[in-house]
Amino acid sequence: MAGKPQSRYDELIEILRASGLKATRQRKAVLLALSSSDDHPDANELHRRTRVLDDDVSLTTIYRTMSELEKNGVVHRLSFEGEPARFETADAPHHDHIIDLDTGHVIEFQSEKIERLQAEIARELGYEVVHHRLELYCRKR
Amino acid sequence: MAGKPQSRYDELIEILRASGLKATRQRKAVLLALSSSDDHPDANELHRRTRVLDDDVSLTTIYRTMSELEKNGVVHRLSFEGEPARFETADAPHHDHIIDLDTGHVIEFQSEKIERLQAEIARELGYEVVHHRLELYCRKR
DNA sequence: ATAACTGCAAAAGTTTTGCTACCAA
DNA sequence: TTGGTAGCAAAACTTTTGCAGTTAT
Repeated sequence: MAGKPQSRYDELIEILRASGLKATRQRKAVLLALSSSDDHPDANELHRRTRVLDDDVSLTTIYRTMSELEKNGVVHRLSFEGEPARFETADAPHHDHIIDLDTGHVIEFQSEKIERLQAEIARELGYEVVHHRLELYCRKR
Repeated sequence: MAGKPQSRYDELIEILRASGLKATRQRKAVLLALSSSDDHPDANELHRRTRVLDDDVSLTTIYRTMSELEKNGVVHRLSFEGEPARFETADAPHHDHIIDLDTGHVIEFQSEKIERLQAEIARELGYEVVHHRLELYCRKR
């Protein structure tokens, strides 16, 4: 019987297993690299970071792992304007993004009020919101 | 002296001139095709529609024309999740989008309340909103 | 006349896929 | 043992670019 995960590493293995995936060396590395990131790397950047941990992981595996984990709700795929897709782990509570137009930095924020308004608007049009994207492209004041 | 535009066609020519672009046969066709669309075609679809009006317009010209007109605020480039970019004329008042997950249809809506909340949130974080994207991925209730 | 423009072909960039070998369970 | 998985190379797809010839003004 599997007890509580003993370490970060065991945790990753559990996440993979729970998603119905084999806990391969490569996937553990990718997932560790992503979950250690506090920003939103694209596939290439994630590949670079993963290689620091394990230098034998291909870009293909990055894409395939992200797709699998996205299917299982473990990661989110973000797609900002004109950029390649970026990824984040889904463990953080839901939030939206402010993109600083001058620096490219991404800031997370959360607004219960906006969420409620969105649901309300959708409902009026006969819809229910499955998920949403809100991005504010901003400049410092 | 150029008077008021006499027709839809003259209008298009004026728009192009006002953007500092030559009113070529191809651009007139692209712009006519786009402004006749009440949905949001991607480059390929716009190419198809343009060819109905003038069969000698290349995809390259579609892209180049969209980029030029976007620069001049005449068209907006929309980028939904995992799709190629779509385009719309900028003449309609600002609105956001509901994407029907089952049909792929895009519905436009507008909410002054949400706009205000966005500005407020950005301001609290020291930013001002230059533009934003709000997309609700929905299902019929 | 001439600077802007077009189409073509090729390139660039991201993401996916077919295949053979390999490995976790 | 064996079905899932990895890497590679190639393909698919969207978008951009260099270039040589054409056109709007």
